[in-house]
Amino acid sequence: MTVAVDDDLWSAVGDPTRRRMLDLLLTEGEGTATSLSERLPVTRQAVAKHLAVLDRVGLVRVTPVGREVRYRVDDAQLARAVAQLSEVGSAWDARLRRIKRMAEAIQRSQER
Amino acid sequence: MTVAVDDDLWSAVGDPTRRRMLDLLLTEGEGTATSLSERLPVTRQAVAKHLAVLDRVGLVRVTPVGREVRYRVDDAQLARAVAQLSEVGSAWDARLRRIKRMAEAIQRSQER
DNA sequence: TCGTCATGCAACAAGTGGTTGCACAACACC
DNA sequence: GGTGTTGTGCAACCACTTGTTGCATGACGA
Repeated sequence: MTVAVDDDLWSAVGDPTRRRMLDLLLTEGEGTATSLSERLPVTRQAVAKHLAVLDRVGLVRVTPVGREVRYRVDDAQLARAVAQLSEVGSAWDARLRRIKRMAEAIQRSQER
Repeated sequence: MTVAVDDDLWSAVGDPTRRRMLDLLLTEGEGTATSLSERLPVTRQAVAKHLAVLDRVGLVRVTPVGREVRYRVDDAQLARAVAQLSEVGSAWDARLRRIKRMAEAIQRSQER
């Protein structure tokens, strides 16, 4: 009954800095390590390492253009990640609901 | 437009071992570091550290009973975590949809 | 050609997730 | 009550991740 989750994909979006990077890439279309680091509180090198992680799990795609290296979000892979988030979320949600129903049933049976 | 997320809460459920621990605690009602470690591929001490993390962010509640220390999931806090997952998920989902719509619009305008 | 700018690589510090070993407190049983 | 067993807690240690700084290199523009 445990949800099957791709741990690499999940932990890739688990890092707050990487989530903000994905947000930036989504809203601006594309970006480089340098351009992203300008609007994040970390250095270009840290951003570059995060981009390598995102690249490894396929969440971004790389395009070298002259001397810069541009990154774009891979829609399909991010959609997979979103699907996993909602899968785990709804699994927990279902269990919480069941627990709540049981608690209410117990309460009702005690009220009589 | 960026989703406000409690990074501590998110990173607490970001760890695969902690997610499995939450699953176990939800299905079995409660557990101790020892009982959880028996059905996980890590040592009791590792489980104890994870329980400390979950306790710090309020995802579990602690009850000392004799010489053992029992943990239960805090429903309200897990519900908050679930809400955050679905919030981020749907924010990304919305952006992906908008990008898809724009791409389709461009395609249509080029077809004419 | 020469300066500038984006990237890549290496070394380092701090935090996290894991281990083992040991000490200690509580329970069970004689 | 004493003794063995069992659950926790603490400390040291290792590997990996996330961040830093410093430097080398390669491409672009004047």
